[in-house]
Amino acid sequence: MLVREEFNPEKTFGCGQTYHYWLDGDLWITTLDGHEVRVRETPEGVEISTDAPTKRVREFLGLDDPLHEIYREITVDGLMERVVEDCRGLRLMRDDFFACLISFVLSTQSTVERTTGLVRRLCEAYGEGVGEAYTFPSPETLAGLTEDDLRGLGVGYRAPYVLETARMIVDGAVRETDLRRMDYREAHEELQKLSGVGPKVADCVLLCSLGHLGVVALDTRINNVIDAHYPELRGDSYGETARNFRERFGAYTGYAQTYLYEWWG
DNA sequence: AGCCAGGTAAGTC
DNA sequence: GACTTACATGGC
Repeated sequence: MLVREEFNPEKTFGCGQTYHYWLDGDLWITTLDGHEVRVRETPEGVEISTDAPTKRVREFLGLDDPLHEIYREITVDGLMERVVEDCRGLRLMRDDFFACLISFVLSTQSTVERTTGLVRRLCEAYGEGVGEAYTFPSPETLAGLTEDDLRGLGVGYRAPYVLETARMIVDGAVRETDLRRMDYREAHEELQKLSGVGPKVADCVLLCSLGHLGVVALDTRINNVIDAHYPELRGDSYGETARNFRERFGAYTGYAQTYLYEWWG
């Protein structure tokens, strides 16, 4: 049993880092390696029930991240004090690589709410039922679909990107195992070989699945935060602004970014 | 009706 | 490289 200040499931699942979950009142349900994972918040605290190995679950939910040290590092000013207070207990997950990758390809020019619904329909249509949840469809399954299958779910113009990226993963054109041993710069480039993956989506995958906690993903909302509160960090390009942002917030820039994103919304 | 939403790809200079 | 435009869909 965890207290909310140590692990806040509403913020952790709802902040736009994962799209693969079902919410039923105070119960969040997802899957991990084919096991159902149930997270319930009660007045006494947060309960996690699953058959998945404890170690994997802790990694998945970011429960071993040193939250107090992270708060010391990212609280660089008065604004961040308020932001941390607002989001206390939000942890960065290590989401499934393929689920994370496809989810963020689907998230472009959309909203967190719409993307969550889209991923949910995708899982219910092409994943496997596990308890009350569904697994994210496998690369092989997605690669075997047609554009019309995907457009029928509301994927829109991203349909060919999803198919092409799924096929590249099946073919091994880009491999998760390779990405995991690359440094940030190399992995960021490698990910952009995939269809529908530019600098922002690549950063989201590095941050939300591959455990690069020092990364910032510059989307419209973070750019709004920068313009409103950190204009001195604005550079001439995506890469330059991201570097400035990382220099300001340090090794746990990803936490600062996610907290600012959640706070601003 | 028009604009915006966790951007990217393809075309142009 | 920097700049422009098209791209589905849904909510406001």
